[in-house]
Formats: sequence, C-alpha cells, structure tokens
Amino acid sequence: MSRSDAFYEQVYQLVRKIPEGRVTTYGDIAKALCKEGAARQVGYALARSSSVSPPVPAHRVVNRMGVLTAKESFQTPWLMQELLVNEGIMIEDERVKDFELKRWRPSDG
DNA sequence: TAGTTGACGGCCG
DNA sequence: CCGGCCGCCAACT
Repeated sequence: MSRSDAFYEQVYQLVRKIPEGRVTTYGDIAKALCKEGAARQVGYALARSSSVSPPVPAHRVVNRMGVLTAKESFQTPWLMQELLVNEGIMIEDERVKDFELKRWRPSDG
C-alpha cells in the first residue's frame, strides 16, 4: 500500500460522505485530507474512481466555481448533470445553481 | 528513461 | 481585470 493509494482511499471515503443533493470541491477535499494544494491529485483520484468498490458519487464533486468540469470523463457527457438534477441540484450553463447553498464541507458531516 | 498530461487552485505581474 | 505560472504527483506515451 503506497502513500498515494492511501490518499486515494481517503478521497473516496470522504466523497461517499457527501449527502444527496449536496456538492463539494476538489480543494475542500484536499484540504480536509491535509493535502491543501493537491486538488489536482483529488481530481486524478476521482478520474479513476469508476472502477472502485463500493461506488463513489464522484458527480457530487465540482471545481471551486461550481462548474461541472468532470462531465467529459463520465460514461456520457450528460450523465453527471443528469445525476445531479435527479438529486434536486439545478444546473445552469454547466454550473451548479445556488452553489454556495448546495456546497457541503467535510466538517458538516 | 524522460517528457507530457491532467475531473485544480492560489499567486503574481 | 486577466492571462500566465507554478505546486501537486500518478498515469500514460
């Protein structure tokens, strides 16, 4: 078990704690894991999350602006938005509407 | 083996 | 206001 594997697993566990209908950011996750500045690694971990078990709700993670930058990496580009809408999150121009209200922080859980 | 590429984000000129 | 740079570092070519 390398250091990075442990980091990935921590990312997955944290993302699984995001409540339905809420979203969080790469930066918040990195900071919560004491890796502030490594937001990019969080994104990389999530890019590989489709093959892990139990499943990771990676669609609930957006960038700091609330933009769905990850959508191109899902099975289909519209899947991410569809999943979020199903949870009651409104998307406007590839961005989470009322982002600050929907935003969830690890400290809330 | 070395170079490039990201599902990012803070900082600088 | 805004484009560009840099830290992060595993995966891929």
